[in-house]
Amino acid sequence: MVGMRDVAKKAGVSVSTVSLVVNASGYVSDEMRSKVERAMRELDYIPNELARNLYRGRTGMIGVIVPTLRHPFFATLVSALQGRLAKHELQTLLCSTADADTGEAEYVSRLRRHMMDGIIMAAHTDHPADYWTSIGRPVVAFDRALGDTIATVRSDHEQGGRLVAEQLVKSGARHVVMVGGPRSQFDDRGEGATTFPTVRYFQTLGERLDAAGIRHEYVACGPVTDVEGYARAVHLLFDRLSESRSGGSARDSGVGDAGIPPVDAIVGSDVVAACAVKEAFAHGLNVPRDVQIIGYDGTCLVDCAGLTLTVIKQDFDTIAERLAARIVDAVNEPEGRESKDGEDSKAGKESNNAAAVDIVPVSLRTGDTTRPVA
Amino acid sequence: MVGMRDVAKKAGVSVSTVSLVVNASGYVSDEMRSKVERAMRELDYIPNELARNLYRGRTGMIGVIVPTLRHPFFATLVSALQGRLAKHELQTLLCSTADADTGEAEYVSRLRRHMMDGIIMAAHTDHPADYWTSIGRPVVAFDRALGDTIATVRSDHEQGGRLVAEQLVKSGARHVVMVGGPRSQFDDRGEGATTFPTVRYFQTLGERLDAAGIRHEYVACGPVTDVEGYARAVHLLFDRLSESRSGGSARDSGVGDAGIPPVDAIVGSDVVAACAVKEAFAHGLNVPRDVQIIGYDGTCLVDCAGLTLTVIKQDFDTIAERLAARIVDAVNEPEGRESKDGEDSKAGKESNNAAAVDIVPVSLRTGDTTRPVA
DNA sequence: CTGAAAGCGCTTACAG
DNA sequence: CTGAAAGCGCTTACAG
Repeated sequence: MVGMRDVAKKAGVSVSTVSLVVNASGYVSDEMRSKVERAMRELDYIPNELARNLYRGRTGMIGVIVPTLRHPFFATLVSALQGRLAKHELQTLLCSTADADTGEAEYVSRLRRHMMDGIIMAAHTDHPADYWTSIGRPVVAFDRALGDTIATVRSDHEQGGRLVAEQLVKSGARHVVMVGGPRSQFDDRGEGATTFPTVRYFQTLGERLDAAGIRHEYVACGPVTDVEGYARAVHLLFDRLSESRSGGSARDSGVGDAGIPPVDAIVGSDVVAACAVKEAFAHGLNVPRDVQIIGYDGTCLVDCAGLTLTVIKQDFDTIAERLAARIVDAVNEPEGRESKDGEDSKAGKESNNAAAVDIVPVSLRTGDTTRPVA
Repeated sequence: MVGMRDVAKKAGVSVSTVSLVVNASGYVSDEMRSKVERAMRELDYIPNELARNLYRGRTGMIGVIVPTLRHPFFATLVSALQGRLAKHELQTLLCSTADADTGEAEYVSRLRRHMMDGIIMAAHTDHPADYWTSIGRPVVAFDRALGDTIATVRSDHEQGGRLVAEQLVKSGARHVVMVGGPRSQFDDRGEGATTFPTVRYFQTLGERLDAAGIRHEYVACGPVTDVEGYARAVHLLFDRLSESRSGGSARDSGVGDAGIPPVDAIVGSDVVAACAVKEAFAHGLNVPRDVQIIGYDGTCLVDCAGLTLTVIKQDFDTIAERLAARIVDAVNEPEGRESKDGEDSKAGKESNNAAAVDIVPVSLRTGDTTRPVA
């Protein structure tokens, strides 16, 4: 392997000079420069980034922790992130907690060992907030609270809930089923700082529907990593629905068993919505007349489902932009206060470092799975 | 930052000894070991991987070049790859040529500068084979030929073509439309070593349909990166089809204008198939009675489309396994023959290094978009 | 079994 | 403007 030393020798200069030329830094006479450049060319010299990394204490890589790329939501997110990070000269290190059976702890360990410069955390974690805050290296959270020194970027899920509620109310929905992850997600741990993002959506939506007197219920699926599990869950749901419909005699009266109006709206992620369209067709239901369907995320499934989906779109580009900006901040920060001065730093901690929360607006994109509203 | 030196000082030993303990290599007396371990614990010592990287000349990262993660095919592929690479202690560096506007040359440059140990190339490239073979660092190709020193792993697309042809013939198809990428993909450059994988599929399928006397045509879309472009193309296709259907009087006679049987089968990627299901519904066509639809890949879209898709499944796990094995081989290879001895190495090149081509079987998964066959 | 030394390939003060 | 030196933090022969 040809190194700087070889170039220096060939050009008859010192390695320092070669370094200056390679980095276009400092002052080098034109004569020296051209001598060095020629030598580099002749030897086909390529700088070894490993050495720079060691010196600078940087790798230029950001780990992006997601459950799995198999879910279109995370694929879209990572795609946007990679583009944004690249603008900051940062590479994207894919850190999946489900695709490889590697827990986030492994990735955090790598962060500690300087195999990456920072982590963007977009997967569920069972670790408590102080695990994350005590890492002492750059971490930024997507869509979850990881402790009050760690910046968060998230979509405005409350707004999402309001937008969907508005659509459902105005279109005359009477019985809504929300399909989401395991019910345990709603568990309020300590200060209500659940790490599950979608919960805010369902909660807001539920409140609004209550206010409008619209019946609603929640159906729990498996974890987000199990895409096929969603398909199965939605399948079962429709089997149940169609039983209750046919059981109650009066389909067109709009009232099923025991005076309960039949389910006429399904909301959930894009995956849920896409599966719901399929199942509705399979059960001979007309979408949106018999049942409205509203997805959440705005992934490629919007166009690939049986009907163009009405969805809440998360603004992936803006989210990625903010996440990238935050991690760049964190990486460049002096990040002192970890070393010996543990005692006195604790004092100012609370007051000092209440990390920012960026909330990115969402939008409703109307497709063919909802009825028009006035 | 606490380094080995600090640990050594605290433990009253040399850095060499600390190193031996950290790496569990060589012989260290129990006494020394425990002294060192205690010091490490008390100082919360964490080894810095950057230094190791420099010494070893390795980063433990493999760049995976794909066009975009937004296409479910590549998301699935990368997901599988990440899992496999992790088993070899390798991290996955996401290298997208479309999501960031970074050409593959940039990633190759990074490979040269030792920012990664190897590259798995799964995106289209305009660079000729000798560009790739002259890199002199580990590269493995997915689904394309990159020159005869570079190992390739690909699905058996010819088998895919045969399986689909069989399905279509047996189910009585009469007029098949294949929807794929730009027609330029079929250009035969030099030795027929096109870098576009799907071409083999369409070609084999076309030949078989010809042999069976089944009419077929090819509709070209934009590049694979433009997922929405596929949706538009399929939309236009159906508009055209339904015109010709309604134009020709005799829909049920099965013969349209000018005695041409109406299109009764659409084949393409999963994305194409999913869109086709949607459009078929929108145009009042019954799937699979009026038109059969067959996808290719076997991504999550199989379950998310309007009907469960009949598809050719690529075996992502096996593909990932082979790719990982090949890149590990390439990274560990002595990889001599690049340096000064250019002249005499050329002699034995052809005979020596005809790199392997792993061909992974595909399978037909029958869904609800095709008619049953005997 | 342990330590002093050289070195991975580059960068940056610091003298000249 | 250029060069000799020290150093990034670790690893591995090589003497003891």
